[in-house]
Amino acid sequence: MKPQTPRQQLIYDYLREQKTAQSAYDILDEFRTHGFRAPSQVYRVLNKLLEFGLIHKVESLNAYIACDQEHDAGYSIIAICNSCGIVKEIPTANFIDQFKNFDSLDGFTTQNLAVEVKGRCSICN
Amino acid sequence: MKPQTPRQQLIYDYLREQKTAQSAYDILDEFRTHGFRAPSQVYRVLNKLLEFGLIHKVESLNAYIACDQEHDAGYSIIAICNSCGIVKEIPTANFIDQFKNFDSLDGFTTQNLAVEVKGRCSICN
DNA sequence: ACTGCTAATGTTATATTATAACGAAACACA
DNA sequence: TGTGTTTCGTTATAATATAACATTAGCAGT
Repeated sequence: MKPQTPRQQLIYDYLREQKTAQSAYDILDEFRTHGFRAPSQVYRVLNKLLEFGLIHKVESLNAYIACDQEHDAGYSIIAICNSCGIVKEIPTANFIDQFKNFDSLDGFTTQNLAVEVKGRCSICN
Repeated sequence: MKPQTPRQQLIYDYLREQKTAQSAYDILDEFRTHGFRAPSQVYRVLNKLLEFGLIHKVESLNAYIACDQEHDAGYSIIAICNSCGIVKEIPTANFIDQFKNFDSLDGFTTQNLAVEVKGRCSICN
């Protein structure tokens, strides 16, 4: 699914350019000059993009990044550098499949998986 | 590390009894009768318990659970039932080791790992 | 016991993130 | 054109979290 409106395109393109995750209010400030005046306008767009699987929410940062990888909406593995803040999505289609069959889940049916790794990126190391 | 003060003990014991994750404000309401009057009092205790590795923050719920398992602070794999809200920690010491050596991490040094799985638990299934 | 230090606690205020509610505008189409 | 539906703008407010600073408690050294 692609962005469906100019505003979705605008925010999606913006997130794709960023190296770090952006909060809804960061985005609001960035686009005040483009007719965004209230948080709900931003959240509406973000929620659509999340639904389409075009972006991810980084839960531990309350911030958003563009999705890098091909996979189902709602599945993500994200590495966050504690030093420079860079956020990178990790390509792991097979990891997810593996996880779904994980023994210890013990009858639990996975609908959604978020893995957030924090540490130091290869540059900051 | 064990709880170090009566209040840490109080909140830790409380979280251990719960089947679902509790927000800081849930805890505040629960313990208003025990001298907790402001959010910062709760957050101070929660942050200590997090530091000790006695509890986890469920990032996708902004809520907290007692830690079930033996492992380093800051590592958790948590399954959340979308239907009944039950939260369960999954025992996976070896999973974490495995993850640290994960190829695709590509030079990234893991300091902290949070896996949050959502779906349906074995009872709700 | 008194002094001075440190750590823990209380309190107020405020920052940050997110949603509710509702009317107006835009659009789809019979 | 009239009618229903969805989107959008706007205001208000809820929910989560931290800052800042005063106060108190505990304790080491004298």
